[in-house]
Amino acid sequence: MSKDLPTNAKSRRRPEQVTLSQVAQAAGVSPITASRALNHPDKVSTSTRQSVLQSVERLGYVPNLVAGSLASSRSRLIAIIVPSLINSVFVEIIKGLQETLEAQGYQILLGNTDYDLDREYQLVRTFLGWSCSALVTAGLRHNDACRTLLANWGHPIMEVMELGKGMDLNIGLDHTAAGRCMANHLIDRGYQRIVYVGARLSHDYRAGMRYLGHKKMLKAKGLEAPLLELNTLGSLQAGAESLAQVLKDYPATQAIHFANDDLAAGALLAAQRQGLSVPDDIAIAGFNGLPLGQHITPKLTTILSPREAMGRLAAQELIRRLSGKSVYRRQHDVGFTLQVGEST
Amino acid sequence: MSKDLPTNAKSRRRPEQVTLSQVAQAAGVSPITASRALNHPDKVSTSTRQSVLQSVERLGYVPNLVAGSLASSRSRLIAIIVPSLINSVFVEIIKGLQETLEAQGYQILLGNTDYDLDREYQLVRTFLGWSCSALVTAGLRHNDACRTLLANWGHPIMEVMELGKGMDLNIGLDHTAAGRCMANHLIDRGYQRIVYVGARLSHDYRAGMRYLGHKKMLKAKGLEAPLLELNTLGSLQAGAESLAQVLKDYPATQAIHFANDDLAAGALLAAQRQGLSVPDDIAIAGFNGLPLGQHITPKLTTILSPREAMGRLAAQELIRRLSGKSVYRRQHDVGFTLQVGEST
DNA sequence: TTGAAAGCGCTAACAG
DNA sequence: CTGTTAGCGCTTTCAA
Repeated sequence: MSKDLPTNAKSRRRPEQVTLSQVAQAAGVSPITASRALNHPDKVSTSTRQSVLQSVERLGYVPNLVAGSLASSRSRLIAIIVPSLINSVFVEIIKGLQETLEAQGYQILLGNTDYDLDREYQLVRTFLGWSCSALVTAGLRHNDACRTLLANWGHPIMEVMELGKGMDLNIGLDHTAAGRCMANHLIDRGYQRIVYVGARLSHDYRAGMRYLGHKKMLKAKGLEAPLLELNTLGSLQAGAESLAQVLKDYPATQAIHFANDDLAAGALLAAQRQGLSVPDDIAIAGFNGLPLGQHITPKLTTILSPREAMGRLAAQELIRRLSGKSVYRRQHDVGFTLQVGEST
Repeated sequence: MSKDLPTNAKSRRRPEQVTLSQVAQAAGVSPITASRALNHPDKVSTSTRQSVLQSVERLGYVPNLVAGSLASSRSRLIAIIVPSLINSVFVEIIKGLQETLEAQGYQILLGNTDYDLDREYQLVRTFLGWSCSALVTAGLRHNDACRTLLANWGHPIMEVMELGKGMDLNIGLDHTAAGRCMANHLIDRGYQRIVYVGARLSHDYRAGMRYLGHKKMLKAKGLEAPLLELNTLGSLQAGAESLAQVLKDYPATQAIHFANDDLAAGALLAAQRQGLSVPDDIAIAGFNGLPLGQHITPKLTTILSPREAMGRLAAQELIRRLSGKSVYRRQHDVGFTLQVGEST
């Protein structure tokens, strides 16, 4: 009886699972050689490699990545933590990441915090337990426990979405500047009574930062900067409802600066249904640059953010870091573009 | 020197990593008792449990899930494989799954096949290597290698989206019936010259199944069932462009049955821009029941599918199975609802 | 309720 | 280029 195929009573082996040792035995080599043939093909002779691969095929061997990760303390797992999957913005970032990472043989562990920093901490703990190769998280805000945990982690951490003092790598855009930019555009267009509408700004604090920029710009011009904060999540429906609210609370409003395109498009379509002319009766602006905004009439004025590109770039930087290259930038400003439509 | 803290030269331990043994030692118990205190709290005395938890806290212990999974061959990892992340339909299913699974302490390994069955096979192989507790995959089509691999896997497999002869568990709806239903509605409305427009039906074969139902219904009424297949993915833009194409290829068309709401909404908005009246000049119908359809004017006639609910139900059935309950149904028909708008 | 011993399947380290 | 040895950190099995 071979030592590779224990039969003693205490064995806990899954009976059906084909192991690397079996493959090695079938190929007439040692387990470590079989391991090399699969993971470092160049460190093994061609003939050895081929006979190992043949045995793999014949036996239907599926590598046990759990065992491999434990032994090597590397996992090719990348944790991605987002605050929401409803918001298409995060999905697009995931898409950009996923596309690039999967092509390089990394797998994605996905977590959703629902905008809860304690939940984020729990997810981070779990993901560290999986020996992830890197962690991607949306935003720069974390609780203390989370920061402590990550402080000495030793693997790349990528914080995406907004720009600032990150823990490690950081890719995003300046939301305050974006808010300022749109406010400036509205003022330029001649609007003076401008309301900002956002949804749950304590959660979606990046929308809050845009409001801050907006407010600063308006104050600088001697204008008031009223804010309507909705208690629901951003959606077409919420946008439609907010329009009525704004017109009730601030009847003289000339323009509404929405925190995102969903809200803005919802309001725009609602305005149309009510026979209001956009932008003559009310001007509407959004943020994100969703395709929808360019298909409705009038076209939505918005700020385009390169979300998928942000995900791709984040993935590229991570891969560069993970492959030991030291030539990388700690921070990337992906910028934004004011897209002037016909709604302002 | 304790045997739990080896100092010999061959040790491969990560110096900083706190292990369960260290926690156990600090708490004055054996490693296995510490393990039980964390994973089976009821199998340990209250005082032991508390002192272990205290040591965990004090030392900042983070369980190594890789080691735990190897030892127990259980991982609390659920693999989700979808063909696309652009299509919001899959994202909503992921959301439903994620919400339910994460609440039960499962983590999600996400894979994207890009509608490629060979890629799916690779992903499945990788995920099996992670000792996933279960696998969720979109659709019933897989290649032979994939089927072989999964045939004796021994863990729950959930195939979502369409209904049919699944490998294990199956949740979805009857797409052929949905296509028939919408065709029937259009005929009822008095339309006779109806074009079906889909995007890449060999990839999005569920849209192809809906076309089949559509065609059958039309043929049964003695009507032709012309098909326009687009080479791009479904999007507002593609929908807008397809409208012109249909009007060119089939000038007498009275109604267009689109494979999904993105295409339909794109066409509807394009029609408006061109001054075409919907449904008088051209009727438009979609599939999915996206919110957008209910916010444009005229409201889009569509078929509502319960996508998030499908994800949630799938997760619930999986959890039921994983917790050893035998009371579960192999197949769930989540149905669909014809939502008659003003666009037909 | 607790512990001792023995692995889970793989790879790092070192030697040849 | 290949093999030997010894773990990775945890949980199973069995015994007390």
